[in-house]
Amino acid sequence: MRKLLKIFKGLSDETRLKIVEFLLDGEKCVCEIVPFTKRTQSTVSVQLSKLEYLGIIESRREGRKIYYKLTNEKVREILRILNKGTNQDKDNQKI
Amino acid sequence: MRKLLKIFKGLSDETRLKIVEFLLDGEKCVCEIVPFTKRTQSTVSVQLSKLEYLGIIESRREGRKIYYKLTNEKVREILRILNKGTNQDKDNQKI
DNA sequence: TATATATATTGATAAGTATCAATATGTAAA
DNA sequence: TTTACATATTGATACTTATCAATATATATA
Repeated sequence: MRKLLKIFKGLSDETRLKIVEFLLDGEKCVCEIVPFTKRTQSTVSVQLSKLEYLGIIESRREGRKIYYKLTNEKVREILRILNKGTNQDKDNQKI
Repeated sequence: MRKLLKIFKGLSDETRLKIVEFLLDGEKCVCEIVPFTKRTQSTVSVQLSKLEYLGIIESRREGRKIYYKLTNEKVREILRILNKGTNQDKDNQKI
């Protein structure tokens, strides 16, 4: 599958998109991601695997925790663009 | 469904992505899109409907032909970014 | 009006996928 | 070495979706 399609498939599911948006804030462990997404631990684990396979995030073990971070800069850029002109971007509010 | 997800779902299928990329070039009728995608006419028609429903393209009838065009500027911008640093972007080749 | 052309709709089928509960694995602490 | 914790894997189920062939609809032309 080509890169473009990998990125769009990665972001085309509610759970995965939520995870990626959470990771915009920085590296997080699974134990933080699970409650944020309001899905079961196994569901989150499966979706994290897919995101990693699709080249969007990477993982790192530290003790018994595993941390994931967003490593795809194109994805970061895309999300920044798409959030322009939205209330989600608080820097864009009228003064 | 929120806008972000609509865009990613729209672009997360090979056929639809191909259609959208073809429309970057300008307005096209279905009879041009079908052979380009190498899918049946009914498949293309279904996918065009989805793209329209998702707010990515718009249609216009002229006689018995129907023309579709890309109307979502965010989508155009995203594709431009993602094609940077790729051979698909011929302006980016080394001299 | 009859026919040809362009596109949409429908129904069937196969393939893919998101989710969960249960279980397994790996790591640290007692 | 036993126990607790963090995460991954698996199997089942339900849901979604991509595709095609066949058919319907709309428009233009003979």
